[in-house]
Order: sequence, then C-alpha cells, then structure tokens
Amino acid sequence: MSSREAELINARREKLNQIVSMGIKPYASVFASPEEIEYSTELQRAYASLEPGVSSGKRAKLAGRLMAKREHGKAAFLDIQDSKGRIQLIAREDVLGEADYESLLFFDTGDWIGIEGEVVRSRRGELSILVESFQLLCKSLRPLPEKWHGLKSVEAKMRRRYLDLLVNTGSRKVFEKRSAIIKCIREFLDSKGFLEVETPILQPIPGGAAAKPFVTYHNALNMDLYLRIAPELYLKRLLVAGFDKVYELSRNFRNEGISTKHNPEFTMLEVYQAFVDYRYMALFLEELITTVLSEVNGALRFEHPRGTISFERPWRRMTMLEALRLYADLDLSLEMEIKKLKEIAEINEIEIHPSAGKGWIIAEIFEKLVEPKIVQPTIILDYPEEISPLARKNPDNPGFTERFELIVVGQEIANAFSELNDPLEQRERFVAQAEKRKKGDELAHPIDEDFLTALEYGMPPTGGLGVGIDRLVMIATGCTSIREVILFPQLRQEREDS
RNA sequence: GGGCCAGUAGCUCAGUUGGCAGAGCACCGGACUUUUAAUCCGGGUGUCGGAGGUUCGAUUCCUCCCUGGCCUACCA
Repeated sequence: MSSREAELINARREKLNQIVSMGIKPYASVFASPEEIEYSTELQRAYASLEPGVSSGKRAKLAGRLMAKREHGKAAFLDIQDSKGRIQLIAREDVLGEADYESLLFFDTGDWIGIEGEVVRSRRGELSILVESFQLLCKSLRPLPEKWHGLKSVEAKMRRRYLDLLVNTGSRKVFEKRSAIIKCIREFLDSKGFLEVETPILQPIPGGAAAKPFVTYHNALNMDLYLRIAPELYLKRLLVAGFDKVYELSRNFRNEGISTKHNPEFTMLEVYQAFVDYRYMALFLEELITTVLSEVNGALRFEHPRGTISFERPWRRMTMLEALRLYADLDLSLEMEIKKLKEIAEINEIEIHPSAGKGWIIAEIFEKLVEPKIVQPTIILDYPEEISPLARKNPDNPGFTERFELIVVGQEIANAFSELNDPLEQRERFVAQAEKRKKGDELAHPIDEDFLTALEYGMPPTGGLGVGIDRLVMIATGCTSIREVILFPQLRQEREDS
C-alpha cells in the first residue's frame, strides 16, 4: 500500500477514534424499521410539485451513503445515495445545534448515515431533507473514487465491482436490467405452466454440450466429479419422468479460454417441452425474447454499437447451407468430397480437426465465415448430425438434424432442437462420438449409460431450447463484453509483487 | 497460446527527446447560512506495475516477469 493511501485511511481511522470518543457508535445496528425508511427517488416523485423555497411539513427518514459535502459555514449541503438514487440533505447549525452540526460535518463521504428531517425544496429548486436528527450507521475507512469521472479503469471496475456499482450509475443499470430480464423470463415460463427445476451441477459424466469440463473430486465417494457443461441430460430424464414442461435457469461451467464472449461460468436457460419440435421452439423463442425485450427495453428495436437491431417478428430463418450461400457465396453440401470441403476451409484459413467429417467442416466454415456477418436476429436451421449428437435427424434433410441456433450480432444466443428420443439411435450416436474421442477429439460427447437407460423407458417427443442469458443481456444493454454483464467475471489473481 | 497496446497520487489523467515527478477531484487547515463538479485562501501526500541491465544518473532506454485491454487462436 502506498503511503498516500495509508495516509487517507489513517486519517479516517483517526476520525473513527474521535467519533468513538465523542460517544457516537460508528457501526450502529438498527436505525429505523424498514417501513419507516423512505427512498430518495420516491420522495422526489411524491414532492415533484413542491415549489422552490417551500417546506412541505412532511418529515421523512432516509438511510444512505454520504456522497458529497458542500459546506457554507453555518449551513451545508450533503448528498446521500440510497439504493434508488440520490437526494440532497440540508444541514443548518440553527436547526441542529452547534455540536450536532459539527459532528454531522465531521463525517466523511462514503460513510453510511440515517437521517430524519423535513422534506423541503431549496431556493435553487433541489428537493432536500432539512436534517433534524441523524445517526452514523457505518464509518467508511477508504476514500471513494472520484466524484466526477467515477471509476473508469476496466480492471478496477471488475476487481472491485462494488465500487463500480457504487459510483457508476451505468453499471448499476446494466445489472438491474439483467435482473429484470431474468425475472421476466421466469414470469413468462411460469405463466405458461413450466416447472422450474434444479439438477446436479456436480456430474459424474459431463454431457449435453461439446466443451471441456472442470474436474473436481469428492473425498467420501472417492470419485471425480465434473462441473456441468450443460444440464440437458438431466432435464431430459425429467421428461422421461413425465414432466411435460420444465426449465432450469442456472450456471454452467466450461474450462475454456476467456474472451469478450466467454466466461468460464455463465448463465444458461434450458427449456424442454413435450410433444413439440424445433419449429415450435423457434416460435416459442421468438415469443420469449420479444416478451422479455419489450418488457425491459420498452421496444423491440433498439440501438446497439453494431447498429439498430430489430427483434420484430418474424425473425429471418434460413438453413445453414442457405446462409453459406447467402453470406459466403459457398454452395456446400454433404454430397461433396471431403477433400473439396477441406480445401475450401484451407483457402479461408479455417483449421480443421483431423477427426472432422463433412458435417463438422461445414459447420466450422459457417461459424467462421457467416456467423460474424449476421447482425439482425436470424434463426439458422438444420445443423449437421455430426455435431449434434443429441438432436433428432431431419427426415427432409439427410445428414442434418432438426436443430437451430439464434444468431444476433455475430453471436450464438440460443440453441434448440427436436430432442432425439430413440434410445437405440442415441446409443449409436454416442458410440460414433466415442470413436471421435479415441481419435483425439476431446470435446466429443461421452457415453452416458444411465441417460440411455432412461431413454429406454421412453421420453416423449420433446423440443429443447437453450438460451445464453449473459449474451442476451449483452444485446439488451448494448454491452460488447460479457464481463460487463457478469458482476464478478473471472480474473487472474493479483500478485503481491507485481 | 500468439500479436499489439497500456499500467504515473485514493480516483481521472498530464509529463519527462535520460537530470529534484504534476494537474483536477478527493483529502487536511482556514473563510463562508441555499449550494449541487459550490466558491475563495493555504497545504502535494508518489515503490512512476515488479525484478534485473545499460548509464555519472532510469519513471523515461533494453531484457524478463506480473496485471489488464483489444485482436487472434482455442471454445466443432
């Protein structure tokens, strides 16, 4: 710690000692009952018509953090911030008495205080509380970031998110919106009769997606467990169980690189509904997203760094092969020689895993050449079977599955398919994946015998849908990095000697 | 993992073509009874990310390292 920082902290500690010696408790417990405490913005709304220089006669109690002090000798203006916003306090020596006036001004910005006083509007028109009594609720020992510029350093914002949220209204808004989106999703699903469930995060076999898992170890069971990469296989077991509409909204973990689009833990919604297919799920997704966005953004059309995004229905739909023709001018098919596909990949500097078949290569080319170009919400239908071991085959499109992804601003936002419920075929698909695993494809799906057993009891035809919540929030808030929408994104540990 | 960029006071940032490190806010002291980025007077508080190297002298140049950002790769 630098001496300047130590000095600022020591000054506050010294104040703390003085406060104690004045007989003031620096960490009071209860200030008032929660029903009595009013919010800054609510008072501002309620007294919007109060004229400048007029007292309302109404007394109010508020609690918040002292954010600014403007002293004028025998009067002073203080701003406090509560969870809803800020409000000005007026402190006057003639109202408080000399001793109280002095001790109120002795407090620092950052301190939490509770106050009681009359709601007034100042001569300059600011709704204020004329403080009659006050109480220190918590002494702050560290200086706040700058009042005007706030906390800008990206690293500091993430490492000390509490400071970012405390001083940057914009950050607070992002997370309030995130919360509103999640709440709205729950309301939507609950209103449609879905059951919210919780399935294991610690899984013996990490399945349901193609990703590297985190491994951990259970001492008593003497076994490795994996942090789930997806809840999919457990949710499908619940369809076997007879629940016809379930969802889980929770964290997944993938042991991969960190980027503006990837955090090792991220939030995913997975929804399963019996007796529907992927085309139904596309309509369902449209309804879900448009309901949520119009609720939290007030519109389906909004500005984003990549341009105006319109979620007005219907969204564009095209197959992966159509998209390749449209965006990359490539006419690809599974009938082509694999050599030819590999050539096309190579020309476009796309690396192909040695175990990749035609479907994989096509999907890879699509991801690299097409996805980044898609800005408006677009449903890409029919993903290759090779990369979709859990999806039902598309009878009209051999080699492809009944699967779609929603792409917006170059990112996969949602992924859905008609779930494969034929246990024999599922076993074959798993075996094919196991072959790939042997060839060094670490991400190939492992065989989950217990899941196969469940399927053998019979899972009804089911539509499944996964939505990347972080990415949805990014789009709704215009954030270009996933770190901006995750409160505490994963960072390297700070080292003492650096 | 690779490339580029950045790290200077609590915060936001200047700056040194190698010669005592500087501004605003914050903070400390003083004045001030209606301000709201209050104002006025006075005060600069620093491991210039870390460790080496070159040099009479390094915050500046070089090497390595740490952390972060952007791009890229990985994430089918």
